[in-house]
Amino acid sequence: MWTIGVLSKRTGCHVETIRYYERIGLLPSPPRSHGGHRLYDTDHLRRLVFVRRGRALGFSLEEIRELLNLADADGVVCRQVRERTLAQVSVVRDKIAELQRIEGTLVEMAALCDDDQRPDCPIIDRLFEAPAAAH
Amino acid sequence: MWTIGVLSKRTGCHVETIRYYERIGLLPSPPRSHGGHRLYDTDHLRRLVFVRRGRALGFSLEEIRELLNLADADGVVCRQVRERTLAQVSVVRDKIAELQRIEGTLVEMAALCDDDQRPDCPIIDRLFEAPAAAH
DNA sequence: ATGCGGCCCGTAGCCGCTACAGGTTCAAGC
DNA sequence: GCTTGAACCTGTAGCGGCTACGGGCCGCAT
Repeated sequence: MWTIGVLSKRTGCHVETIRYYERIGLLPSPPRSHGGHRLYDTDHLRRLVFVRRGRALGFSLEEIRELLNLADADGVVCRQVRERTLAQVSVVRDKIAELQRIEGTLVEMAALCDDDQRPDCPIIDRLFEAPAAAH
Repeated sequence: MWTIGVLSKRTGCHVETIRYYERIGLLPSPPRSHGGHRLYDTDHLRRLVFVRRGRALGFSLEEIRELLNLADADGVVCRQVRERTLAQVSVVRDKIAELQRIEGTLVEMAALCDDDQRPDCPIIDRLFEAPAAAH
């Protein structure tokens, strides 16, 4: 059994964040020591690793909660998990495409500027004059 | 002179967001009608377009505030603007790289799952067992 | 027994909005 | 001129996902 500080070091997750996850019901409340300190075991560790891994893959805490429910459920859920994973792939791909569009615009704007000490900055002009990009 | 609703439609920026920008000092307080309604002109429009365009390019409101200061300043600032633009390019590129890493992991995980109705889901297992990805 | 680092709880703050509630103004139609 | 009702006003609270306090307790080493 480990204290929260040990769990924090083993997962790279801040102590406050672990307590936050518990508060919002994402992690179960662990047993406590005589004096009230949280004591964790390997199951808690596994679950926290799951959450952190899900976060690192761009899932929201709500999505992770659902994935954990699926993981806890009996029966066949593999197909559902796969669907969610593929849905997340498309979310991530959309974000990439959007960022690439942004990158292109920025590079293009930077190229307008010939680095001379000119009084009117074409980048600034562009920001003022271009239409507000679609959301 | 336009009301806030008209400005909202012309920029695609929600009314509440325009008021929020004013509250945090990103947009100047416009003159008011007899009854207290905000009245905007083309300068306000230009400035709001600038803010929205900056946001669409991934700048934070603080960065946009600084860009506006540069834009308002007299003298030669083109080089600084260019530097900030290029810095933003590298931020965006980093985000893209990170998302591509995530995409790869997700696709790889989805491929583990052969879509059969199997009781143990390899994706779930992977989420539990893989080390927490580095932040 | 005393120090001190780790833990406890609760609350408030961060960003960039968004969504109320409860009231006032304005312009169009009759 | 009067009545709608949409648009506006202010202020405050909420979202997600943490992070950072403040003020106090626990537990282990000396």
